[in-house]
Amino acid sequence: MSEAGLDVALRALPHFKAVPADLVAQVASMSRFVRLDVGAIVFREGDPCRQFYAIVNGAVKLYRVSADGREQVVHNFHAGATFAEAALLSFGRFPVSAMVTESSTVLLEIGGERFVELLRTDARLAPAVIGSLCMRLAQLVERVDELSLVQAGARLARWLLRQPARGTSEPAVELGLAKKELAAHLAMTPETLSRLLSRWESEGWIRNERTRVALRDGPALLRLADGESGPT
Amino acid sequence: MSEAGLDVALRALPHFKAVPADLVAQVASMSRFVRLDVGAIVFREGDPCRQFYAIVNGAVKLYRVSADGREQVVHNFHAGATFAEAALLSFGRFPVSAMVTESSTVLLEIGGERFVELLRTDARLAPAVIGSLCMRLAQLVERVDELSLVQAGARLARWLLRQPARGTSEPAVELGLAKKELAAHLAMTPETLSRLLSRWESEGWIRNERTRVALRDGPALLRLADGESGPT
DNA sequence: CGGTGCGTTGACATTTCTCAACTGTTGTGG
DNA sequence: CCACAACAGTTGAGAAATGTCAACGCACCG
Repeated sequence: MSEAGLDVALRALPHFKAVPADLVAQVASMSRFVRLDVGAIVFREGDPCRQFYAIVNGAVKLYRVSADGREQVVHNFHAGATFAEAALLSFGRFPVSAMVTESSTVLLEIGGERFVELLRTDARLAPAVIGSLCMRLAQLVERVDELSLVQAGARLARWLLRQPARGTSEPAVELGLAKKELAAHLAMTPETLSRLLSRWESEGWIRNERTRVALRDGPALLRLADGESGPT
Repeated sequence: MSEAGLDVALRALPHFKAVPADLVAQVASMSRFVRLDVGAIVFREGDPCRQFYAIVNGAVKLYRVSADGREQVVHNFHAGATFAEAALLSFGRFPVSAMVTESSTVLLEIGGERFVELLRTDARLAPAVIGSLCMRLAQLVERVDELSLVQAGARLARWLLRQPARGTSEPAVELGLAKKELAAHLAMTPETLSRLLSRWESEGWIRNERTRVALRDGPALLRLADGESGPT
């Protein structure tokens, strides 16, 4: 029963869709479910890494804590994503910490040594791993590109435009994280984020709600996003 | 003769060190040398991707051009690095443009379709690809972490401390790129970079030369990197 | 030897941060 | 169900950092 569940969970991951059934079964045999609540630490920066993870349900953030105690979020992951493969496959230690950010989050913990062994012997597993790494790479390139914009407004506009938006007449972006965290993600203070949203709302570009932002004037946001880009 | 040269060049790449000789030979048979000068475009954002590259000698920058024509450098690569694997393996198009930044740069162009085919059939090739992707991932995480620092001085100090430094009594960092480009890399203007270096030099933290920066007071730089407020 | 562009410096404008007070929401325990 | 604590979010005022514009010196390259 548990085995079957693992199988199903693995198949639900985008990068395991194309992996043959017998391989999925083998990976399932080296995996187990982990249920965690908000605030639970999955692993800490510097810990030795003997497994990697997939998110069945919920969300996890990867972050670092600097010398003076402030926390910088490197990445937010949601259902379907895998993480810490790179730590397992190349570094042996986690380069960041991971914390659960949604209640009743369910992870899939995939055993390391046997997975590495399987990867070394069966070429059919590599595409799944490579695909997931490439996806992560692309996201990080976007992030770098975004953070390189000097003006805070440009970073915010660009982030908003990149999010999946619901509704055609007035597309709205579900923030999915606290504004405080969004501010950190965009390398600005909560105050400036709040002020930007207020100003844009009074200009009629957006509508600012608690957990979502309605985009009322796409062209205006586009202008903000690249009208004021970085140097060189 | 050309074949032998390709073999040697491939072996010189960090991630191909552990690949068996017969595999290297196969990869060599689908590769060719390309010599380019400063300013040459290797490929453009959006172009279809049918090969990836390794740098035998020289340097290449990956960059994007925003709507208003300004250019943002995403990554700088030097000898030994490979790039565009992700574009080849997962996306089919280049997500960024690439330009040569050193004279008489020599690239290795590795044919795409046959390489993908080889990757699919021979499990011994995957570690080289995965290793290189993981390395890139780690670099980008560092970059995100760095760019997330709000203060320009903190970004600079952190970058300096992360560079390989020569000399024990007075470690010195070879910049390896124009200060203008470094400023862009750190998401600040050339003027602020210049002012920061001048101020730190007058404080005695560093010595500022044309192409290198000597680190005279590591602890002070560490304090700056952790977000302490600037001097005086 | 003159041009071209990088690097520096100065004066000034602007953005953004900091600090502080206040509001609203959420969740908890009585 | 209400009071209250805790915390996210907002707003204001002032300070600091950083960008902009402009001028100049200096190196490198033809």
